[in-house]
Amino acid sequence: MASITEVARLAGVSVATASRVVSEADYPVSAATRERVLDAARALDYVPNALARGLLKSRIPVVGVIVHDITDPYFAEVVRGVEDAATASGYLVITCSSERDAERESSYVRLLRSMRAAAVIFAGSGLDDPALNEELPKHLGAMREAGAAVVHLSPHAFGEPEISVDNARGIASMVAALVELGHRDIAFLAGPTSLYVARERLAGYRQGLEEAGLPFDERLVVRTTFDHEGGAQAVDTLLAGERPFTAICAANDLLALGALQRLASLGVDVPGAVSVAGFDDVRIASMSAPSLSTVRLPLNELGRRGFEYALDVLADREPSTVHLPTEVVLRDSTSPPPAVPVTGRQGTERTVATTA
Amino acid sequence: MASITEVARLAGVSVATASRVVSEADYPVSAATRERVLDAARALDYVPNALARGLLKSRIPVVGVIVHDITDPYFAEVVRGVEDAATASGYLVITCSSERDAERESSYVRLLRSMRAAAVIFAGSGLDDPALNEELPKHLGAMREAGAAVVHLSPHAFGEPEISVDNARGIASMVAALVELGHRDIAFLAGPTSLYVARERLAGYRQGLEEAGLPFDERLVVRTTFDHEGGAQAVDTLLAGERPFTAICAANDLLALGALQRLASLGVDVPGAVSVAGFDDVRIASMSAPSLSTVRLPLNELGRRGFEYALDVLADREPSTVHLPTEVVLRDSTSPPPAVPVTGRQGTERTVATTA
DNA sequence: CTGAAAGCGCTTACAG
DNA sequence: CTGAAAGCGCTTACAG
Repeated sequence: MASITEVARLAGVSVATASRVVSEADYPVSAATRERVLDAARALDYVPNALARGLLKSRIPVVGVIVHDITDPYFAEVVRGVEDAATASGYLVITCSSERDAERESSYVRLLRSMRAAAVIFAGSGLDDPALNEELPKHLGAMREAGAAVVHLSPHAFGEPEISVDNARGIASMVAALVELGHRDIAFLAGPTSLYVARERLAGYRQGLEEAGLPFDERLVVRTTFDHEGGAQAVDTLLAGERPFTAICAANDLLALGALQRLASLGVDVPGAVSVAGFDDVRIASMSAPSLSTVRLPLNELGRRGFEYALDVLADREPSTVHLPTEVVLRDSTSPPPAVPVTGRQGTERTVATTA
Repeated sequence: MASITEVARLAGVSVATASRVVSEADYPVSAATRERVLDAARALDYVPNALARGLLKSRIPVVGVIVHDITDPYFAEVVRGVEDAATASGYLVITCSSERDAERESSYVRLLRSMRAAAVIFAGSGLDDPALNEELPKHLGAMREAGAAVVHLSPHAFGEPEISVDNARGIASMVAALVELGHRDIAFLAGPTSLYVARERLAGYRQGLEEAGLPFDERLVVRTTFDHEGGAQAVDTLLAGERPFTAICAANDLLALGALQRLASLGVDVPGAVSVAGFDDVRIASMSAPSLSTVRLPLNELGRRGFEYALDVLADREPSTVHLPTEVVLRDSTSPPPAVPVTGRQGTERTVATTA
């Protein structure tokens, strides 16, 4: 590939001049000279070496996004938001899937650091034990010191996220909406409570119950993973228990969708016998049958704002932390409760099926 | 951030020696010296500058994956496969979402080129008019010449993809499976036929019909987008038409899922009144109610193999093109056809609802 | 086994 | 308006 030296030679100017033209520097160059350089660059199919430029500036226009799992639609949509904003500013996005492994997360950040990435954005929340990893804060500290931006889009161990969503308030609103429909026995699929974000949502559930004057019953809470399978298993757990319930509120949409499917295969009518609600409003939430009632998080905007925050840091502007609103979206998976609630033990799968 | 110069100074050795130790070069260094350098590196929290190294090697351990849309689960799973393989080899993955825009795709490739990325992997298929863009082949040519790898995972204008899946055969197998169940009137949701991959799948549909001795009827083919919404609209189109059908075969899962939902909301029983089949077997295909019959593509493996192919090119090994198998997966959305097929015009929505 | 020096491709004071 | 030169942080022949 042609270098600036070759462009300069072909144009008959110094590399300094050639550089000033091709890098669109704000520096006077005569029109005739400029033309000759541009012609030479075109003729040689010149594309500047981003590494050389980055070495000089000790920064490269790349932003890394750390996600838990890229196939989780939550993260896919956040990444999409980051990409939308980043592309518009000429930045490239590196997506790093940590698989919720602290070791892996840390080694990604190290790689990003070694590459002098301009920013690293953590899309997912942290695990509850930050002591797990001593390397990560070291890398982040070094990056910050070098002027790179570090942004968190979800709760973590080091204080408030720069761009946040009120998880607790969101869940509490959904609980309120279910209570409004007439539900009193609301089960909660909590997700992995080792994750900060899951804990906030669990807190929101308690808060919602409290605000409605309803008692908290540990038997109605099922700790799960954050995926579809976890939701299906939680339904089994709830049905095997003795505590009746008329609604299931899940800590994310994937759990709710899993619950929906298991309920359907058991012949339990949704929302006739049980109402189901999710959280996040990922794209597929509106694609299920029945479509899923959920709490909408502005995921795309979350990503977009995260990048804009990073841009502020990079430009030495004073960035302001942002708090994004949530919104309850009622679709077809929720309705008033039935006269007789789905029960547990004495009314196991068979009975339930009859109920439907 | 500390540079190799500082590490060398602290260790009391030359930068050459320091470099040999920290870069794990295969070069003799006395154990004592090595120890001192390592200690110094640790003390200074030294992380090598990937840009400087990349400038020297004129290559950086980054592989770019060009997708049509990162929130499409098809691409998310392919990217995941690339990441799995790349991470294991110390490469970072840059995901670039072209939004099916040739301009945007080209500018991403230019960026990757400017960054001296080691490889670019095209996950999606090309648009049918390659002349649309003259820049892209130029960039790819330059990258290839510089020793970078270029890999295609889907059909495009420039010959056979390096890693491929038999789209036509896959669809034909699904048609065969539906015929086997007793269907004779099989509609096809074709996707955007400006995409090579969609055309291959349409060809597979024709081929499947031919092999079963069934006539091709243009009225049963609906050209659509490649998303959920397109599937829902296609159902409307088919029901508004006069041609009866007992099964819908879709060119991808998202279309089939959209069809499923629209059918459910119209009260049409699936699979009782209409069978529905998808293509790809993305994760959510098994999550719908009823779960979706589909053709499984090894998406993760597709990505993984794509990266391995790139690695072969980079290591100057002779890479071999790979052809991945497809597999029909019958779940709950397909069954033998009803005695009386769902019809079109004279049996519009109302009639259909009664049928269910 | 160790080190001095050149050079990867660029940008930017500095001098004219 | 133009150019010569230094330097970003590394690796690697080359010499010892």
